[in-house]
Amino acid sequence: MAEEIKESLLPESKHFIQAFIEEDIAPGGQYEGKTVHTRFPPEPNGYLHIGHAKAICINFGLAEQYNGLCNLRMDDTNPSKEDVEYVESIQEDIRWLGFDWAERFYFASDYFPKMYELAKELIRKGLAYVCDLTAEETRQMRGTLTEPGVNSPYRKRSVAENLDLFERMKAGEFADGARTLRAKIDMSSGNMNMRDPVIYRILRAHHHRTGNAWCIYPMYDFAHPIEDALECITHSLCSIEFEDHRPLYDWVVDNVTLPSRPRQIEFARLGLNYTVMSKRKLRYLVEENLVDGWDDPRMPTLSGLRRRGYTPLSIRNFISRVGVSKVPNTVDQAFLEFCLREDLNAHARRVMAVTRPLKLTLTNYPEGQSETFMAENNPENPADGQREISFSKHLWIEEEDFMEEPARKYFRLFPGNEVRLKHAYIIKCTGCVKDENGKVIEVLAEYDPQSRGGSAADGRKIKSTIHFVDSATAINAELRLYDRLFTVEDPDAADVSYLETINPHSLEVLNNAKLEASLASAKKGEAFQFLRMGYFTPDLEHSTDDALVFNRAVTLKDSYKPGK
RNA sequence: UGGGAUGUCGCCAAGCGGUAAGGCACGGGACUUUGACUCCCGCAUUCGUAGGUUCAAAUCCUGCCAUCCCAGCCA
Repeated sequence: MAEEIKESLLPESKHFIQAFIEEDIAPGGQYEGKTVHTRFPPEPNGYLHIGHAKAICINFGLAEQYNGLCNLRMDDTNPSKEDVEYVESIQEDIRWLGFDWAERFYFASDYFPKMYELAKELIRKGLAYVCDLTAEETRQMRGTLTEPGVNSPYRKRSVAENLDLFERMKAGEFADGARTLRAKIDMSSGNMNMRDPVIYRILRAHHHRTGNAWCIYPMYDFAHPIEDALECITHSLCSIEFEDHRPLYDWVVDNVTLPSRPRQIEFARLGLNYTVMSKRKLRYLVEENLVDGWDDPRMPTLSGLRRRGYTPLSIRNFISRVGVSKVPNTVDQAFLEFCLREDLNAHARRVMAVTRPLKLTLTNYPEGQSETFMAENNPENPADGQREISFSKHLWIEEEDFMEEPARKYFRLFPGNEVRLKHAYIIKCTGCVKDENGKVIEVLAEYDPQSRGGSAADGRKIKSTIHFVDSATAINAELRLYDRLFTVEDPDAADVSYLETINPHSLEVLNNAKLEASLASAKKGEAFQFLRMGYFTPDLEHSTDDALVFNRAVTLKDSYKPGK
């Protein structure tokens, strides 16, 4: 994958995972002479979000960096929460981000038969037993954080009985929840995960791949190390909350016959301020129809970010720059936005647009006349060529580009002031027309015929340049302006119920009337520049023909601050 | 005296015994046919804290403090 953007700015020092990997593949290391093999193992129970991008970039990125491989694996061991819709969206989003798992696409469910056999191996070794305790009893006997647990009365069952019972669990002889298979470890361990964890439960639910073939399903702690080992994963990279599962991970790997011995390494999850990353809460928004869907532009999902105009490169760069550590972190939205602007600035083709149109009439420009100008598509890259812009007496400009009574340090249009229409002419404002309510509905100006192209014949400096669109050729489009969806200080501190109380304006389209917005030379896939302040990037592919979606907060960087 | 982890600028983050990189944000200036971009300049005498070892510590040792994770038949 080519890193188009300033590679030199990317972190040059190695993070701790890289150090571990290099140690492992170095002479004398655990994986000396082996290929680094990682995996990204999402559970298909929701859409991927920006937080997953970190895990994706780390796993695929590290494999790539060390000439290794990275598998994509659906960790589908809990049929009650999973669905094919999610396995498809996950693949789409990872591809969009720019990563390729080639043919290495796996499902944990493919290993169910093998896992079942390995569970029996554990039983035969006297390391697992069938427990008849109810969920409630199990919890009570597990003890607390400060008190040890109590051994299950079923802990001493014979191997033969355990084998028989486990086989009958699989055969469907018992009701859901009636029995579990537990690993026999240590009920007094300080690590709760080691207090005879349940490794198989009885659960009658339709599995999106295996259908009703199974009524017992392995638990994460048992399944995951096996999945990794069967795929010969060398480095199982996961987030920090699994740190105290590592002893159990190792226990499984050590006590069951497996082809390899993966090493689990944990890193801190990505936190973004003002952003809800909890899958449960995102699902709530979708299910309660508070958003259009998982790909609503206000969602922090990859598909939402995509619709909002985020580019894969910007997200990859963001993840790369944020770094990898074990420190709990909350990264500024502004940093993500910066990464987008950086990419857009370098690669986006510019197009002019106005979102709140105000009529501009050039009183000294002949009625019926028109002309065209050539404009560079991207000042950062001449190779992007030029486009033609049309021009006539009647134009649209942005409402905020005119002030009858200019604020201090306002350089744009006001009576008596000169401004440049980008790529076209210098104009001088001569007045405005108001409606019966006193609202400005039209701005009047005279153009300087000597300034074709935008430069004054006498070389005088023009303080400001504004965008415009020719009303004769403008394309009308509905613009949907979204604000950020989550703007509470600490969204995760609040319960999901707070979502109903947030400002309705941030949930609704800010400008719900059909804006008479105009776009010139709009083409699919192009990024748009918005006024002079930044860019907006409607993702036409993902919107209806007449709807352009963008996020003002993300794509605009205000530089004119009234009163400043 | 449960177990595990983490504490370096507002936010990320280098640093691994030799005297605090970088990015974002922010402030100031230059430039500019996007008040964008770009470019300069500024922005931690200090590394949670208290001691100790050392010629020398953010880096080693000890104690303390703070925060996070773990008591799903979720992942």
